[in-house]
Amino acid sequence: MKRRLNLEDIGRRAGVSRSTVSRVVNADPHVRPETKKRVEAVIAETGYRPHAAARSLASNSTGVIGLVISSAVETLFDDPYFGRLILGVSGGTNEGGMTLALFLFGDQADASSIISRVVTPGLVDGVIVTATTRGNPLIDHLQGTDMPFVVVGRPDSARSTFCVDVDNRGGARAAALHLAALGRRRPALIAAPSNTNAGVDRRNGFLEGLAEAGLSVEDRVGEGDWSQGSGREAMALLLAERPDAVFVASDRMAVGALRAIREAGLDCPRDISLVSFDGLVPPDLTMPRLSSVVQPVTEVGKRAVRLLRSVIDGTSTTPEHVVFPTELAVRESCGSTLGPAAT
Amino acid sequence: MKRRLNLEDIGRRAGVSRSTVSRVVNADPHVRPETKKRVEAVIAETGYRPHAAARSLASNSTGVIGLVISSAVETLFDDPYFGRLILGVSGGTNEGGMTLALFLFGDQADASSIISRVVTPGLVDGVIVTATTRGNPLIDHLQGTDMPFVVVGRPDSARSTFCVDVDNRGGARAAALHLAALGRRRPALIAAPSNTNAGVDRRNGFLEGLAEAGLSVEDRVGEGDWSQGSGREAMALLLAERPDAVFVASDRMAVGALRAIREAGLDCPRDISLVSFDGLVPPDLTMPRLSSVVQPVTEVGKRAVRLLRSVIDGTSTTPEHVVFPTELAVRESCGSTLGPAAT
DNA sequence: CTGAAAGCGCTAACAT
DNA sequence: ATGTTAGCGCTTTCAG
Repeated sequence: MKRRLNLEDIGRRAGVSRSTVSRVVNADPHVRPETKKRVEAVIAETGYRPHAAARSLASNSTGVIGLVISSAVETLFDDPYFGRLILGVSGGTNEGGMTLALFLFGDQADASSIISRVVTPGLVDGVIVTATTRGNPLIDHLQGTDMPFVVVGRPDSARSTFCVDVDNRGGARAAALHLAALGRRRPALIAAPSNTNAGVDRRNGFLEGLAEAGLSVEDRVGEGDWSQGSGREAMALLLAERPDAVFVASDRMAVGALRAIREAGLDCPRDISLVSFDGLVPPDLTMPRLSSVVQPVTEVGKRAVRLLRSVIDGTSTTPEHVVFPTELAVRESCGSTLGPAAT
Repeated sequence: MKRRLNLEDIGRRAGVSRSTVSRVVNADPHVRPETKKRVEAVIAETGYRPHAAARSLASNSTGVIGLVISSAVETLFDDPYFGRLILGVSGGTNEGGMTLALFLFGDQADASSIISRVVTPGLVDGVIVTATTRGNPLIDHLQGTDMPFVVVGRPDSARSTFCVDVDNRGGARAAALHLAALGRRRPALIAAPSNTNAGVDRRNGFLEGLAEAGLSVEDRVGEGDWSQGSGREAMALLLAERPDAVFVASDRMAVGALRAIREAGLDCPRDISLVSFDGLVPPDLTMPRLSSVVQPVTEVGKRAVRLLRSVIDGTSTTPEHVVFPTELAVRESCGSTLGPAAT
């Protein structure tokens, strides 16, 4: 087992000191071009790569950022949201030459071990945490440490956190206005869990939009748990109220709602106009294609990485909230090919 | 900015040396119980956590394993496969108290930078590589290094690699036999890309099963690229051959095929009996529910981690191939509620 | 059972 | 522009 090459070895072979090699490795400009050439040649021919842990220890920076997702893990990827978020974050870390550590946890056993792992010094430079359900213990915990973090989604209390979110409220409001503009008069709502901020924001936004249009949901309100099955059940129940339109707070639940509508022998969009939220399922997945409020999840992920980096390097110091706009994509399920209602 | 606590500090407060603290942190049995108590108390009250990088450097082991997925990244999560794999691997690392580094790359720019990042010493203890397309350059590269790795899927040449795969061939064969047993006589095939080993294995298995049943696909063969759209197009084309059954090499493509069948005014399963491969989409996603050959992706991921750990610690030394069985789940799309045909 | 001491490979002052 | 030196915080012989 031959020993791994280190800076000293490279230096010896190139006839320079360890520091000089370090400088060329780190692209320090204070190296004479020819020296640099020589060192680079040795590095190339030996296939030398600096040792990440040693570097982290000495520089106090690991170049890895953590992404923490707490959710019912088994069903995590049934919803396209998290995959997209991971994609965005991965894109963000790649473009910064950083590496991504993914922490997924569901059950409590995982939770406590991951929480402590996440704050281990010398492991990650900072973390991105998803604010799925309200009262996320990890966020509280993080506030007490000096680990830089940004939250994706709206944290419970806006104070003292960096976060990037989408305009859930505005998007849901636009959905309401669109449905109203279509002439629907008995709108229903299948909300997302009210223990999530995205859930309450979307609900409030929808009700707000309805009110502006002089409409109301009355008893036509259901709530799902993000799953397709829950959307189906909620819709099946709602059918008794004979709604002529429904806003479903996620694509995934909307797929279930669509199924319930068809199983009841009704037609979407003719009998019920449907608008969902997310814009993440491929349109061709469903018949009819879903009209939905699309949120730029991948951008959110990328942006979260940038924000986190600025927090880490001290560029950003005062809590900053970035909010991405959402946009209604009108397809088939709402029964209109018109653009969204003017706001 | 107060300095971070280290072993020395804890030792001082507990009246022992740095080494002793290290021993209790690492659960070394050679510590007198009361000493241990005392040290643990100090650790608890100070909230001390060992520095990961320092530990990695000294012990030459990072406790992180890498998962490398090369694929058209944008569409990565459209297929449920990768999400499930990540879930499995994450479960595996969690249960070992390790952390997961995720390397996703699509374009070439990412590729070369990630390839070199992956083999950086002191970053990960080993990596799991997905063998998506044949001739994966990363695998070749890894062979030349001393970085432990295991591949998920069947590598091009079985020689000298550890891998975990599923019985693609056997599963596809079972699908063929089932379709034949149902009395279908004009089977068609929508294959997965022939530049992937899973693709060729499934194709061969299906043809093999057909042959055993005295059937053949003749010209009824299409090939998709794993995407739903490609499944739809392939099916649309195949319809001209009037097949009465079709085996689609992935769930995702099957959803597209279903759409094409419906758009042609035909009924599945009445006119065309369909069996797909994967078993990953929630049954209720489609109407009819997909009958498909299910592969235990999550288990595969978990197992890959265990296998990798054993190669890292030297327990496994001779190339080992673990193959998980696949199983036909009969639902609605094949038009039968019978069990799979006897083999 | 515990302590002392020697690194692990690198970065970052500081000198020259 | 380059070399010297002192750590970063931990593990790990080796003594005792």
